[in-house]
Amino acid sequence: MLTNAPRGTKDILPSDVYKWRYVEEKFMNICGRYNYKEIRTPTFEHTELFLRGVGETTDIVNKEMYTFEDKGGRSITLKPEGTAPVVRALIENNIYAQQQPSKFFYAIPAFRYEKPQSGRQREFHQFGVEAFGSGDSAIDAEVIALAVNFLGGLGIKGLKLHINSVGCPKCRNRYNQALREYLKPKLKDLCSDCKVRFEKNPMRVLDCKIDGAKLTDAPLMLDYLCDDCKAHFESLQEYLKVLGIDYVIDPKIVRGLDYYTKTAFEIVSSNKSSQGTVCGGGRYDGLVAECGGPDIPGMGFGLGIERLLNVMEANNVKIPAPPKLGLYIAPIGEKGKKNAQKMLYTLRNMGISAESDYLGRSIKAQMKYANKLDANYVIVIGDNEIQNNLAEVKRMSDGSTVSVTLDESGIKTIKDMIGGSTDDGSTR
RNA sequence: GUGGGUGUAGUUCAGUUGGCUAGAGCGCCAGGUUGUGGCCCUGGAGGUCGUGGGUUCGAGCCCCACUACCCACCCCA
Repeated sequence: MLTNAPRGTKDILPSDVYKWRYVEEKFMNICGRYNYKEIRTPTFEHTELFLRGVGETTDIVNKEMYTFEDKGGRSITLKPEGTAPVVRALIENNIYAQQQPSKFFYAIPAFRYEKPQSGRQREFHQFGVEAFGSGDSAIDAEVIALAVNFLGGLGIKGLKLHINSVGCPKCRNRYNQALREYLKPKLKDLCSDCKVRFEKNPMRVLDCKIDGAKLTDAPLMLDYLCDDCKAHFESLQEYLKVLGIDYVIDPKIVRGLDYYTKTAFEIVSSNKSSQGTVCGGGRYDGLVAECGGPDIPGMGFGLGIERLLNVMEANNVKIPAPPKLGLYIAPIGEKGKKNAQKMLYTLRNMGISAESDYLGRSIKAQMKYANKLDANYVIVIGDNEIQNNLAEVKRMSDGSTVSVTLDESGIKTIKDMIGGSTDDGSTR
């Protein structure tokens, strides 16, 4: 226990962190281009926000929330998704009173008490985007385009965009009624899961792996859309066509959160059998009002970062390696060490990434070490060098060396040689 | 919540029908000329064989329980 991370959580080690940084940066860049602004919300919220915002009939609320009572007796929940907190922030800070639309993006950890498996953890991470204040289907297309664009820009192939419309409360009720009537006589032959689905969310019955196949003549939501929803769905498709974004209509997309209206979409990976959904989202026109705000519409998505990284791995997408170490300073003896420490400090201040010995290794061991560290250059500083005020800087790639003095001008030479310092102080 | 699989050095794995000090590759450390890496060679450290019971003269190998991880279902990112 002591030495195990809690079930369903994972350390992200230095050997992987650069991949996270890479996709985070890409995501932030593209959000900037689409004029979405970053928002950061708390890691935990009042439980009632999710009860209301996610929906009391959902699996998330019913069995997956990390809920606890804090010392003040408040019921607190680690956020299981990103939309409800943003909606809360929108309302609390009166952002809806400013010019619209309000467009946000975020990168968050999310928590769901589930049994972990491939592509599913208890703490996972997602990118998200939310656009409030416009019911225009062009915003739906923009949000979808952002996701498609982002994933495409990473060089991932084999992703498919699935879209659907789940209607509005009016037409969905009409549809659910029709569907229940259709299912009712068949109910006794359906699996036990479907009997539950019949009550909770009959649309899911159509997607059942056991029963779905024998229900081919079931009524479809798309045939029950009201005029408004129908027009919205059609114009969304027109926009997608204008943008040249391929899609398939998938009437089975239901989405697990109660708040979705009209547009629902998923981006799924074809090379992954389960947990292939990398990104899922849709429109939620009733949510802000449901949470106690004004009646304004919204549209957004969540994109699983772990799943994204998995898909990238499967696609052999190459991620630029982190910068190499600029210089390794190998001291010999006590005087050498003092000199080395001083040089380290100076060069680091000049923006060079540098490392030295702290284990008293032999010179040979230090060279091996420098090689392991993948250092671009090595300089040895011992009694000889100090006495002569002259040292060799060795380029590890080809073994060539350059003599430098150990004074200020020598340091300057080293700096210029290694050059190319970046903001984080390392070199490429 | 349901079902399946796995658990041997840091790591990837071997360990024959249960039988003598539990092995290998990689990694790590140290040597192979006195102060210079990558290749090669040599040596070394490192394992309560997931945990606890049981069967047996004897268990890493068999049985039970627990636990952890992996995978699938449900559902979702």
